[in-house]
This record gives sequence, C-alpha cells and structure tokens, in this order.
Amino acid sequence: MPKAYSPADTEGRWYAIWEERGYFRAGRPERANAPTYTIAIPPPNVTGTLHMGHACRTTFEDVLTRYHRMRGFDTLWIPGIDHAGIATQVVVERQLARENLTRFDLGREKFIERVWQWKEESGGTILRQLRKMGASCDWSRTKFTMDPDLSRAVTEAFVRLYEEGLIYRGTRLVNWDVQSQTVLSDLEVEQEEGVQGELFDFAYPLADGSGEIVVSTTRPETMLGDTAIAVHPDDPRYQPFHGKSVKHPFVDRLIPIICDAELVDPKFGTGAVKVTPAHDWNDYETGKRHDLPQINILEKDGTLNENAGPFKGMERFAARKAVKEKLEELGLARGVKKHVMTLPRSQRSGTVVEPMISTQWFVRMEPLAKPAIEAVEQGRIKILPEEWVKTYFHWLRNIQDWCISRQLWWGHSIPAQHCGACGEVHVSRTPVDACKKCGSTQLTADPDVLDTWFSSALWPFSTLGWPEETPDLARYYPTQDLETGYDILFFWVARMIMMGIHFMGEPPFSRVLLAGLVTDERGEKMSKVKGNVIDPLDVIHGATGEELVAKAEKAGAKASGIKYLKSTYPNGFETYGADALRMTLLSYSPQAKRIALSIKRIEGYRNFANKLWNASRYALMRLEGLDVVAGARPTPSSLPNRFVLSRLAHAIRGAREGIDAYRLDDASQALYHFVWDELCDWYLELSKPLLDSGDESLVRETAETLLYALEVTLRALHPMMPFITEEIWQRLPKTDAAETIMLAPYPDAEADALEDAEAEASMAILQDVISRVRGIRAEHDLPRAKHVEIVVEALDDRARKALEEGRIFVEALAGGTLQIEADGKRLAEPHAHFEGAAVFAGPSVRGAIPGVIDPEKERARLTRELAKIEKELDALEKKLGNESFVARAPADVVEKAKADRDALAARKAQIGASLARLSG
RNA sequence: GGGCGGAUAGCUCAGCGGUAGAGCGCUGGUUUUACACACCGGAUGUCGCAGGUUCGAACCCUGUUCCGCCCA
Repeated sequence: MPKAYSPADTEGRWYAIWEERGYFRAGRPERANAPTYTIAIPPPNVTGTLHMGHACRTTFEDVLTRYHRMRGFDTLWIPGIDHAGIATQVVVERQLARENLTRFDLGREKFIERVWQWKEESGGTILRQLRKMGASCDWSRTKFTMDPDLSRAVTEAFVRLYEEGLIYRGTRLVNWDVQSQTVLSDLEVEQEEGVQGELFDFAYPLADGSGEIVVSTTRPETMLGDTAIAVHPDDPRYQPFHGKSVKHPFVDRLIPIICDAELVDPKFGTGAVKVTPAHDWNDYETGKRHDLPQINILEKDGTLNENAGPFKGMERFAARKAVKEKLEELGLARGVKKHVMTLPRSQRSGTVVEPMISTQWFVRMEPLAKPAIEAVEQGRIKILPEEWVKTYFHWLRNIQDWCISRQLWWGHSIPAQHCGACGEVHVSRTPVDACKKCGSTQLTADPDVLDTWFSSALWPFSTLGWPEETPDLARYYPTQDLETGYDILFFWVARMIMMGIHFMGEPPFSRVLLAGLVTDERGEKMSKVKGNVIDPLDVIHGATGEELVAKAEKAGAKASGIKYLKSTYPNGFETYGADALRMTLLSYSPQAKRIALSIKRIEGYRNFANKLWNASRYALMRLEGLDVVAGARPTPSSLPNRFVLSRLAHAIRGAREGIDAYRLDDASQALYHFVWDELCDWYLELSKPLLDSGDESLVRETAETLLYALEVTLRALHPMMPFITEEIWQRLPKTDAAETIMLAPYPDAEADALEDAEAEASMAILQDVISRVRGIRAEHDLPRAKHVEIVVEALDDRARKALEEGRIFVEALAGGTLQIEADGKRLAEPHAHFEGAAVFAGPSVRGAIPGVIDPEKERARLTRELAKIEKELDALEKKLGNESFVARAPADVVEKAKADRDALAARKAQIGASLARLSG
C-alpha cells in the first residue's frame, strides 16, 4: 500500500466497475420484496455543466441513496436532465449568430432540429460529470424532459387540467421579457432593489385651460398610455379638479381626473398619479376599478407601437429620453429628483421586464394549492429544515395563477388549436381535423410552448412512466425524499406537490430536504464575472493557479475577479478527490442558507482521507501473517479492544441518527471524530503494546478487533466517502462474500458494535493519566526517549482496577514506568517523598513524576492549573451556596455539582500544596 | 411596506435551559517504522446591545442596532 492515498488512482477505476456491474440499478431480483427508497434527481439543465450547487445536491442525494441501499432497500435514484426552455434556445441562437444566422432565418422546424442536434452532441455533459462525484444513479432510467414519453405526460396533464377547468386562456397584464420576447411567470421576475433612478415630474394641462396637474413617474414613456390621472378623494388640494380632464400633449386624447383612495398616497410626490392600466400592476387594478381603457404602447420587442403617436418605432429607453425632451420643449417638465427604486428584471435575460397586456394560458392555482397545504399541515410531507414550512405556507396561501405559456420555440407544444374561421379553441391529446364548432378546417396549432417548470412539476411520476400504469410507477411512486436547494422551493417543489397530489392522489414524496446555496469563502455568490467560481472538477482533479486564472479569464471575469482569484488561490488546488469534496459539502449545517465553501476545509478532509488510508495501512501491516479475517463481531477482553467497540457503537449511532434526521453534518462529524480522535489517536496507539505483547491470545484478539473495527467503520463511512472506503475495503481480509462495499450492510450500533460503559470509564481514567504525564513532559522539555517514573495512586476502586489493568498502556503511551501506590501515604505529601517531582491530580487519580522538574516551569504550570481549578470550583461553590438552587434544581443536577465540587476541592488541595512547597 | 433568518475564539461555523465547542489559523516541542496531508503539548471568547423570565440563559421572552434573503 502506498504511503499516501491517491484519489486519482482510485475514483475513476471504482466508478467504472460499479457502473459496469450494475450496482446502481434498482429492481435487483433479490430485493424484489424489499421496501423501496426512491429519490428523483433535481434535473440539471441540459445546457449546464457541473457547478458547486450540483455537487452539493449530488452528494446529499448520493449519501441518502447509498445509505438506504446498504440497509437493504430496493433503491432507485432517478437521473435526468431538463430541456431548460430559454437557456437552451439562447445557447443554440448564439451558435447560429456565429454563422450570421437567426432562428427566424432557419424557421421554426429547422431551428428545433438544430436544437436536438446540439442536444445529442453536447447536451448532458453534466451527467458524465455527476459520475465524477460518485453519484450512484440508476443510469439505465435516465430521462430527458423532452423525451417522447415525458412529452406525452405533459400533454396528458395539460389536457386533463384544461378539461377540469384548471387551465384557462386569459387576457391580462403579464410580465414581458422584451429580449427573449416571451411572457414570464411571477417567479421568473427578480426584483433588483436599491436601484438609483430618478423621478421625473411633468404637468398635464387641464382641458378647460384652468390650470395644470403635476404627476411624477420613473418611466416617462408610459405617459403615452395614460388613461387617467388619479388623486385622493380627500386631498383638499385637488378638490377643484374633481370631474375635470386633462389634455394629452402628444396624442389626441382627453384624460379624466379620477378619485382613488387605494392607488393614491397623498403624501407621496405631488399627490397626483398618472394611470397607465396597460403597463403597470397597480394601474391595471385601478383601471379595472374605474373601467378605464387599456392602451398598449409596446411591441413585443420593446419598441413603441402606433399608439405612441410621434414616438412610434423608438426603442423603449430611447423613447423615455425623447418623451422627456419633448415635454421640456413644451414647457411641461417640472423637474427631476433622485429616487431609489426596485427594478423588475428577467431571471433569464436580465433585461427590465415590462408589464404588458397579453393573452396567455394560465393554471388556476388555488384549488391545487389547498391540498398541497394540507399535505404539509397533516404531516404527510415533512419539510426540513422546518423553518421553511412557514415560507411554503405563505406562498401557497397567497398564490397567484401560474402563467404557463411561453413565446419560445424550444419546449413542449401547447396541445391546442385555434379555428381561423370562428375562433374556437380546441384542446386535445391528438390534433383535430376540423373545428368542432363550425366545421372549418382552417385550424392552426397554438404557437406557444409551456413553461419549462410545467414538465418539471410532473417529474416524480412522469419519469416512472405516467400516464401509463407501469410497474415502476406502481412500485416506486410515491418517492421518499426530495432534496434540493431552497431557491426552487416554489418553482419546483411546491408545484410537484400540487401536481403529484392532483394526478396521483398522493404527494410525490414524504420529505423535502432543503439545503443552502454554495458561495465563495467570503460568502459571495459565485459568478463568472466575479471570477470566484470554484469548479468541483478542479477541486477533485486539481488545477494550477495559472489554469484557474486562464479559465476565469475565458469565462469573462473582471480584473477585480482575477485579482481575487490570484490572491486567494495563488497555488491553485491540489488533487483533493471527490471524497474530500463530498465530506466538505456534508459538513455544513443544512440550516445555513449560505455554504461558504472553504478550500482549507476541503484540504482538511483530504487529510482525513489520508488519515483513514494510513490507519488501514497500519492495520494491514500488523495483520500480516496472523491469518485473521473480518467477520463476526469479536468479544474481546482487553480494555482498549472493548473501548474501541464501544466508541464504535457511539459513532454508528451518531451517523445513523444524523442521516435519518437529515443532519448529514452531524453524521459525518460523528465518524470523522471517531476515526481521527478515537480510532487513530487512541486505539491504534493502544493496539501497539497489545500486538507487541507476545501473548498469543491477546495478539489475536487485538488483530481481530482492529480489523473488525476498521471494516465496520469503512461501511459506516461509505455513503459519504464511497471511493476510498471501497478501495480499502477490497484490500481487507474478510469472510463477507459481498463483491462490493456498496451492497454490504450498513452497520448497526447494537448488532455490529458493543457498548461498554465500564470500558469507556476505565479508559477515560487511563487517558487522563496519560495526558497529564504528556503535559508534564511537554512543559519540562522531556524528550520521549527520557525515561520517567510515574507514581500514581487511585482514588477509587474503579481507578485502581483501571490502572492495574492498563499498566502497559500508560507505560507505552506516556513513556515511563508505572508505580502504583498501595496506599495514599506518599502521594499525600509528594514533596516529602519524591525529590524534584512534578505532581498531577485528576478526578480519580493523583500522581507524581520524581526528579524531572525545572522549578520555574513547574510553578508556572501549577499556577495555571490551579487557576483553572479555582475558577471552576468557585462557580460550583457559588451555585451550591445558593439555597434556591439546592432546593429547586433537579436532584441529579445537584448531586453532580456536589460530586464535582468535592473532586475539584481535592485537586485544589493537592496542587495548591505542591505549589506552596515549590514557592516556599 | 410585510415576512424569514443571522450576529458565538483571528477566520468559517456548530451548540439553542445546567461549568463555552469543532475545523482552519496562531504557538512550543517531536524525523516515536500507519500517516509531517502527521504526532504530543499550549494560548485564545463581557456568545451584537439593553431589559425581563428562571434556582440557573449563548440558549426562552421583549425591545434595540447592524447584516443577509424572500415577498409586495
């Protein structure tokens, strides 16, 4: 075995074997009667490449999947990709642009062909990358949302919802993305807060020439669509204006002055508000209240239409400028103020979204939301961490209808036809030949496609074959856990719950597990421009500083981003490996909304992998020629062997409880702590004197326990660190016939380990003595080679037994000869009996090391120790001096305080006396 | 404007009613044949601020300041 673990030599090899041997597949015959455990992957975009968010998802889901697989479940992790409407269309359009073509040059059909061609060639790179993370998906069931079967599911769902009156076509104000030239749902509009803008004031002259009314706007061009001026009915300033009209300065139109207490805040601006029902949400509602005309002034591309009169054909922002200038010219401008505002931007294109009146398809959400709320209220779905439940309820209880049509080419067609003769709309699974109302054959297919999230909402059952009643659907629906980032709780999770309940009659999963977003170590969102994107593959495989910079530059990072990159990671990344990255991602609390990924932390887990590797190396070296195999649990007699099996039980319990409670941070921590601080730092060291003891049965027992504990630990760790655990496990001699650790059973704290409180308590005493002796060695610069005599006295029976039984361990680990005192005579006055002795006092043992001290250093050490003891003792005495505490606190708490106080007092006396002797 | 969350060791964070924890960093020592990606020691905190509840508060309550995010 090499001295250091090399992930590069291990990971690819094992993954290929696992995949080739079909270990990831669900439906293994021997598990035909086993309970199922299913997770549907949050399908990444077909255009996507692996980023830390995916790495995070993949790790969490893989841990859950592997854990359940090892526990014997028939485990299915369904992989797949999303067609990602706008994103994909943009990628292919950009490609066309390089050939000086637009999608319109190709035409719809040819364009779609081109997208498919792109998809076949370079789509789904990410699925290959997920394998690098170790994802144990059942690749034989990989789905794509545009596959024929999934498209059929979309059509079926649409038609059924339409027939049930839950999908309708409506004309109303919608969010329009002028760049992508499509409508967006509310969720796809992001509010950019704190934008420095300006408030422009201008005057409308009254039609009767009796004066003017001044209004304010951040979007002057919208005045071309104004159809009212609103004032507050109670505002005395505008009493004389009630019932009057103003004259529009650019288009031939009289605009009424109306009173509206809801829209107008008399304290804001001039107290008079221009009303543009066709381009503003509040104004739209106001318009409906007052039956105002809706005048649309925009074309789909954001230029102004014929309703804009002289401004027709201008781009919206150019028009804004032109309108202002023209108002200046006319003497109607009334000044400009700075104004902080919120801008709605398209999540996809980033452009400022324009509210516009349009005819679109909508899903009526309220009836669907109700059961989705109940499912969580009744506990049929559990959302973790629980703090998200409130957010979930709040959104669903205030839900708006969902605009599902998109004016794109790439996506699922809306299964509707429009009659050119009578206007009748037909929605059907297969197209009709003639209009059912008028018989006309002038039917055109609805040109729109569906919101990508519509198909995603069906994902947990469409991937299993719905609407066909397939065996997979019967066996694996509902799934168990759904794990994803909290950012798509509404976009995806809530909609899946609604659709799952609606179409399948029961929720699509029983738990929703939400995780935070991965950011850079400063807590800033990773972005190509900022140059702070950490590519999971670079972390896994390693990358030089130059490579990182070159990559960031190619991705379009700003100079400041490059600077950050250079100063933060001057030497790039070493080959940390997938296991280290996985452990790191797991180590963050799921309650944290930010996962500020630190390379140092990854390095720490890389070191951990190496630690595990070397512990195994030690074990295998020591086992050579001993003919032991890992198999049934040993029942050792020696203290360290009992100790390690007991701590192992504790670690397994921690791991299981952590995973079950979706606290993978606790689970990984429990195992990390066990391996490093208990198995390696203590047990391995304790095993050395045992294995060197020459006592055949003791050697055998220890070899068996060592191997056994290691083997169980590897299985416990496997879901988190699949590669290294497999690599080591395969090298261990064992009776287990399993071909792979992947299919070996997950350890159980009761059956596979052995709790032993007695052994733990005794070991704690030995550990205490060893640590104290080591502390004295360090303080007095006593090298390991310097042999010392350790005189100890047990203060109780257990300690006496432990010291007698543990002599060789203390001697080996502390380095010295142990002299156990038969009574307390000499250690009661150590300085009278031991020349130049360093003394120590633990909770159940006191002792001395004669002939070693440097008086100065010893005094310093004892003073420090005494101060610590006194601080604790003071606190306890104060507490016990409080009558209320003794009277009201639970008896066990009081008892413990008393016992602690007595032990501390004894230690204080011992240390205090030594210190006094030294100083005197 | 409404809602949610955070403020704990130099940094990143865990703990959420019974004497303050981890990793990294800092620091002294060690080539002890598993591991220097290591080992053995050490130092480090008015747990944002102010009140309250309690025998006891980092933890519960109220207020307050700053910082995030979400929704309007």
